[in-house]
Amino acid sequence: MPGPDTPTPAQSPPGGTPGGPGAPRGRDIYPFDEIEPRSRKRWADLELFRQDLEDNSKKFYVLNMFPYPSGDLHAGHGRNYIMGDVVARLHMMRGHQVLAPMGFDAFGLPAENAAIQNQTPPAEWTERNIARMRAQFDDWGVGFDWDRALASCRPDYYRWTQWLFLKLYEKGLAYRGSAPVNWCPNDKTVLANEQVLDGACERCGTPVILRELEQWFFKITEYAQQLLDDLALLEGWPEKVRTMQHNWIGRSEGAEVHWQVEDPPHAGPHELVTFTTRIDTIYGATFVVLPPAHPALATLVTDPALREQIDTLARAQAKHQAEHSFAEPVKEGLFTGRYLLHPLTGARVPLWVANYVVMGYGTGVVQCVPAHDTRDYEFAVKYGLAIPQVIAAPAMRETWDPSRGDKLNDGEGWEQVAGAKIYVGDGVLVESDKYTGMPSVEARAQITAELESKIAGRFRVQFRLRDWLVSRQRYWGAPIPVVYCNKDGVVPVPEDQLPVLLPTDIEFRPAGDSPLTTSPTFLETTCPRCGGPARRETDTLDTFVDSSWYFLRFLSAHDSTQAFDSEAADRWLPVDQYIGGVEHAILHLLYARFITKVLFDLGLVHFREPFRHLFTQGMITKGGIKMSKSKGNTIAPDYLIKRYGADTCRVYTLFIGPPEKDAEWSDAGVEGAFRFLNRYYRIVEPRLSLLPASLAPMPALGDRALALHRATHHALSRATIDFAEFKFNTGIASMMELINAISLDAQDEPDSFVPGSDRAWAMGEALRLLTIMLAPVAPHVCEEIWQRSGLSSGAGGTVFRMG
RNA sequence: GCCGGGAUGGCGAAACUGGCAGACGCAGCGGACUUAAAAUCCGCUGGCCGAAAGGCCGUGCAGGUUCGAGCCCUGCUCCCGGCACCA
Repeated sequence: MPGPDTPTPAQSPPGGTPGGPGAPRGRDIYPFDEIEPRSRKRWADLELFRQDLEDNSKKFYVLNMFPYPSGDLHAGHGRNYIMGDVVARLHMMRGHQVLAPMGFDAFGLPAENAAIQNQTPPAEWTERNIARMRAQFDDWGVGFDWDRALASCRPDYYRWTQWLFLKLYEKGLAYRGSAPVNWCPNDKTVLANEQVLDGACERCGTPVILRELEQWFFKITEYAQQLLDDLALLEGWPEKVRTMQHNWIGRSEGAEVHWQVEDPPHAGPHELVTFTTRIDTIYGATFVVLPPAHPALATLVTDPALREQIDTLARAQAKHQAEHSFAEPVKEGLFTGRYLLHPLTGARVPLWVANYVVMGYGTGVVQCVPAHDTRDYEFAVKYGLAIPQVIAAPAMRETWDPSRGDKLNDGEGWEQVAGAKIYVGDGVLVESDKYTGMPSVEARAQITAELESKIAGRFRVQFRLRDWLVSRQRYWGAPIPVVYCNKDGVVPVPEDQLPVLLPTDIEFRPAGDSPLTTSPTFLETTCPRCGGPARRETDTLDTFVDSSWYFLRFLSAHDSTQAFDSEAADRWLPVDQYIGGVEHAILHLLYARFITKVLFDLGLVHFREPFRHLFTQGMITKGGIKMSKSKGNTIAPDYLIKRYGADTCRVYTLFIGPPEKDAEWSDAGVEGAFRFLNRYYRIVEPRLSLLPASLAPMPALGDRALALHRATHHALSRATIDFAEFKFNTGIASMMELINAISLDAQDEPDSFVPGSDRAWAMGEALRLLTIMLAPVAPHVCEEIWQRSGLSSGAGGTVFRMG
């Protein structure tokens, strides 16, 4: 039993300063370099993170978004994984069956670029990085069930990604279509709209150009309504992410309107269909516009000179959209020479081509009401088109409301445009035949009904969401399992012939077509249907397809007979806690939700949403910008761990600020965390025997002992609540408060801590409970204390399974 | 432009959602220990006035509600994120 309190010098380990040459100089610091390997070995021996999936009665599936194996983890990554590890360990301590797997999102461009640069096969480069990153996770003390590790680039994984493609194809959810696509001239690849940031390639920053290609799409739009509706089920998601998805899906209600073409061309369309959310303004529609690239123009416009002008406009619009410059382009248009007939008034309405209409939303044809739409107004003014008012704004509020200051609230629904003020809000209809005097809301319903009865229109729901373009003209991805046969056309590769393996006889060049087209062994094949000669699809799948289902594969990581076991999936999913960066708030999460719903409809899973709770952590910045390899502002964990130990890195990373907010890295802050752990160790280490002693029944407590007892339980309850709510920063703060209280108490004279005394009991309790609450954050040192104090005799022999 | 979030000491931030503003940490200052320094331990640390006791002011700005407002309401300013000619 250690002497109660002779001022004990901090324990310097025998044999010199820990931490090696980089360690802080001349300090008495706790021997983390001896403790940490010891604790890690213990957990490895105990297989602390192994999960055999047998008992799901108290299952807890915690998942970190799997990383791209770029080569090195840095301190910025740590936030995600350390948080996940804390959550996993917390639930273990509560007696839950924790499933904490990890994998690698291993297809993608960097491996291919590295291959071009170093002439190393992408697989080799990738596997090397995976090995290195796995070791780094270990160094952080971040535990996973590595037995279930997967990498999306391995055939035993992408075989099932290909299987997933076939399932979608069978259901008619994967289709081939021609589309103008974003083309990055640098990476020589097609980019999804989502991968274009401000007109430039997300990855390399090169301005993208448009190109027409045959592409594979997933019909996510078929699930738009479900994806929107089920956001309501996601109570465990940040409001911000739900809002972003809501806006991305972008539902609006309106009407489509059929306009007869006056004197239609023989081969051309006899009517054009517009979509509008403001059918109440239809009496003010004085022209209709088409984008210059609209296919109907081919037959509607026959004059070669005009056609040429339209094509020029189309090219300019395409260029502008591709470059996506911030300035809105000047509105430009051309009269097609044709007229449409207004479905309600029969009036002749001119048909124009305009560069402010986008293909791909609604019908691509827009009826224009210049009096009540800023864009139409601008266009009408420029080209001298009529601007009749058909909506009367509600009377301005003229009451002088003192609580609103001295301003009149007259701005609602009014917009400033081209030097004029126009009303774009709802109001009362004027100059609208029998609807005159009717409020907008009612008029919308009635006019839609009339159009429906005349078969000249109908109610329509429109989404902003577009189908998911999954083709990539790259090598390092899952080959799309399809062949093209001269006789049978598009033929899916039968399931029992999967995987379609990536060939290795590939030449990696910085430019040119998809590398797969350069491999004759790959390209030439036989048709699975007729046995005749056929050609393989050379496109590979978007890596977002790989990551749209990986959370299922962890359950069946070694199963070579199926993608995942449905029964196990139903028992262990949804993921209870998903953790990752907010940059995936839209795409990855939307795609994973979509695929889950498809699998639900296929009867392969019986839950509708894959992730019950989601936490999106802020990034760690250095010098105000995101820590990243390319910016050269990373903090290497290896260095920090060597100097301060993994526990200090963990405490600091969690204490740095509210986890959902960005935080600036500070070396001084790391020192603070280190000081805290040193303090803990310095106080607890000489008093180890007090910890088990405090398991004895509570004696009558004097004032001092009672105060410490209360402080202990105050801290425990705060830390428990805060950790459950992901408020790790304040949870750690409460532990720091407790160590301050303990420290003051511990300075008292030796007599105060005679064994069996109330002070000794309270001190033992404080140190024991602090060790428990600190354990998920600083697991190594707490495990050490737990072992050395003899508390480990319980069920699991570790602080994380206290029995 | 539309949608969402935010603004609190020298700095990162707390404030259990209407009840002592600034917990905890960093930085700084003072003291103990030391030949000295480092480390450690103790104390101080929003601003102004005051020797002190104490007083006054203070949560982006202007108002309001309330016994009481960082928190609720109205109107602004600025910052961050998402979407963006979506009809």
